[in-house]
Amino acid sequence: MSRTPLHPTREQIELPMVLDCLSDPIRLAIVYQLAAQERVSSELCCGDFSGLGGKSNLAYHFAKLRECGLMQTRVAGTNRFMRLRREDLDARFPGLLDAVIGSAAKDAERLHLLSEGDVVEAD
Amino acid sequence: MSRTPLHPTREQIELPMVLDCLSDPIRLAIVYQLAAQERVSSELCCGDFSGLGGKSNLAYHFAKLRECGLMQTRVAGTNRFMRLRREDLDARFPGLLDAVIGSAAKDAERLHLLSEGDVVEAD
DNA sequence: TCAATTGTTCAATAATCGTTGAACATAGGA
DNA sequence: TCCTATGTTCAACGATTATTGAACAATTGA
Repeated sequence: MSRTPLHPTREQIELPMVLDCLSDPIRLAIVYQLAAQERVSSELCCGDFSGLGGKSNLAYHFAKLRECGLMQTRVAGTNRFMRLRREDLDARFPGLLDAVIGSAAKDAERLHLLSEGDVVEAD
Repeated sequence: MSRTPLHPTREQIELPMVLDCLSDPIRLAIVYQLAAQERVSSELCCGDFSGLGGKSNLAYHFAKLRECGLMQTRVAGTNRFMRLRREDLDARFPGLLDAVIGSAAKDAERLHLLSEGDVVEAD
């Protein structure tokens, strides 16, 4: 297991890869949940997303989200803490992340996204 | 050949399908070109995109863009005139289209998008 | 009427994608 | 030390995808 997963630099983040990543309902739900969490602690670990699928399937989607630059993973013990790369994304694609998250929020029910109260408590 | 291609209603437009559509470089280039054209005549026909690929491949991407609600096709003689469904998209997903097009513009060279001067003359 | 133009549809291909379960690696606690 | 918990990696699969060329349909103009 690699100790620190690889992440693209800010400049390496590509628009088509980001859009493709966000087009998957599970990955969109992950990003949405991370965005909702930003107001509390900004980080979540893999287990916090267990409502979205099985472990190996989530690991697959986490890898996609890392590779395209949407999120960053920090290893701490047996946990992986993940957060949105908001600064990098806002710098590369101003307004895009907020527009996607806002659009997802409008369709939260249709997209089966978590409701506002479901944020995980800060550690 | 169906006389008038099917389009989803405004409410039927789904965020994941829109993002997936925009994640393909050729389709992103088509949307970008349509957006650049909005200032001039708002409509383009299939032949205006011949720089982006072969006829049958473009027809495939046009169908995708129609099915997800990004653009509308109007049949006129042997031509199909296409335009962005900006009103519907802005109503469903405020700011999304502009954020994507703005992000694409920032990466125009990397994405091999047409330059500002390449708009087709109004008819 | 015949030929040319415009664009779609069809069939086939290779490549990629999402999902699953089993196996593995790592760290922490009894 | 052994057991457990947390995630990742691997191999397999079925499904979808983008691309190509050939065939087709509809309209226009000679």
